[in-house]
Amino acid sequence: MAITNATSPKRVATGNPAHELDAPPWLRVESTLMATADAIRAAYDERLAPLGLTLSLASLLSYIGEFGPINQTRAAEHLDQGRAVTGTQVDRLQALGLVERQPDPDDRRVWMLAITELGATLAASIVDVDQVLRAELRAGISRSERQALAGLLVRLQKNLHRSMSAPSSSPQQTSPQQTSPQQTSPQQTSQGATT
Amino acid sequence: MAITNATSPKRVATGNPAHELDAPPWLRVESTLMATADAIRAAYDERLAPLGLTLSLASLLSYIGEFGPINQTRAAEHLDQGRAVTGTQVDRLQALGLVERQPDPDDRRVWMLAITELGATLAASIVDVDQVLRAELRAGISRSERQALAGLLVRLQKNLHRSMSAPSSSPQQTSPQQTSPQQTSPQQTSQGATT
DNA sequence: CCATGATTGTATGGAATCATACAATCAGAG
DNA sequence: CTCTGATTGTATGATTCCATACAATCATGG
Repeated sequence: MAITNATSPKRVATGNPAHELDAPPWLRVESTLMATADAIRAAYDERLAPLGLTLSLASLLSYIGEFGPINQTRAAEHLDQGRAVTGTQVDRLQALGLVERQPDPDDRRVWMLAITELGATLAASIVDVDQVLRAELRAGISRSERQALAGLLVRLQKNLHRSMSAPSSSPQQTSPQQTSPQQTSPQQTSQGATT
Repeated sequence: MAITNATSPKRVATGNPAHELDAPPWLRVESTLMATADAIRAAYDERLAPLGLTLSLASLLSYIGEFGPINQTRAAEHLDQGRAVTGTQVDRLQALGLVERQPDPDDRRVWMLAITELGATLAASIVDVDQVLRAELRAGISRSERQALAGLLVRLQKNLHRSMSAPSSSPQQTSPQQTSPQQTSPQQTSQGATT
């Protein structure tokens, strides 16, 4: 577990420095956050296993199902992954008969990804799994609390984004995000996919 | 990560829609959480790179440095990793001259891991990096907010823990805990990341 | 029409981690 | 002491992902 993170109960034991309690050598909230994220991912993977999917695959499938046929690059961007991995995942979904690769009449380089009927059925199951798990997850946590949590997370991300180095030459500097509140951000509709 | 959520950080490069930073909080908290965790890890890896370390290695090194000589199994448990991976990481730290493997006079199977002087020096740098990054991360976020965040995360983990580890046949649990529903939950998977 | 640059999907190698299997060793029961 | 069962560290294979390189293809300027 975390080095000294709060979450980990048993410290004390090996009798050691006291600055331990409030000055965990390492991360604190940050490590708890990462640990929680890992746990969530694991939980999703566990629940989705019966469907023969992992969180990644389920996410991709759901995305394809929700937003009509799209090309791999866009799907990759949306899932925040590389195109290569996405291509591999599509291979698998295709092998399972869950999605189809349709040629794009306007661009011979691209494959338009479309969900199949079987895929749609499975996607529905995914939504179920997602709702159930999310409900369990949120037990005892009010909506306002969740919103506060999300707000904090977003602020954390902004701070992070600000201190990360620019990825490449890309002219766009850390995106001056003042992005006004109302964005068009497509996706995120209701969906239920996995979180 | 999440199926349809937005929030994904590290987009940047290929200049594309900025729907990321303004991450609508009313979205899936879960995915925002996972995205944030990924971003944090990436930020640490980036800052630690100049030291020739990754967050995992830095965490292990710091742990060894803080808690006297310990064996690999205990270190692995603490970092919530497998013994195998930990062994490999120790190999690397040892190759870099940051830690030593000392034989345990009482048990010929184990190696006691101890930090070297060089390792201690580096560990100090790690602490610096950590403090700087954490400060940036927390900019604009009050202590009470962080505490609230941590509290929520812990509750999330508890909920997760409650619904995880099902009836899987293999009874092998990590250590003797008799899974009493009670709290006490020993090392719940917490942690993950490192540190 | 042709040349240069960008984009799409894929192949490849590398990194990190897990789960499993294993030899060496320890701990206890008899 | 001896046998059986744990435990430690390591080896191995499988997964998943990234980053890079590449061929095919588009887009644009002359």
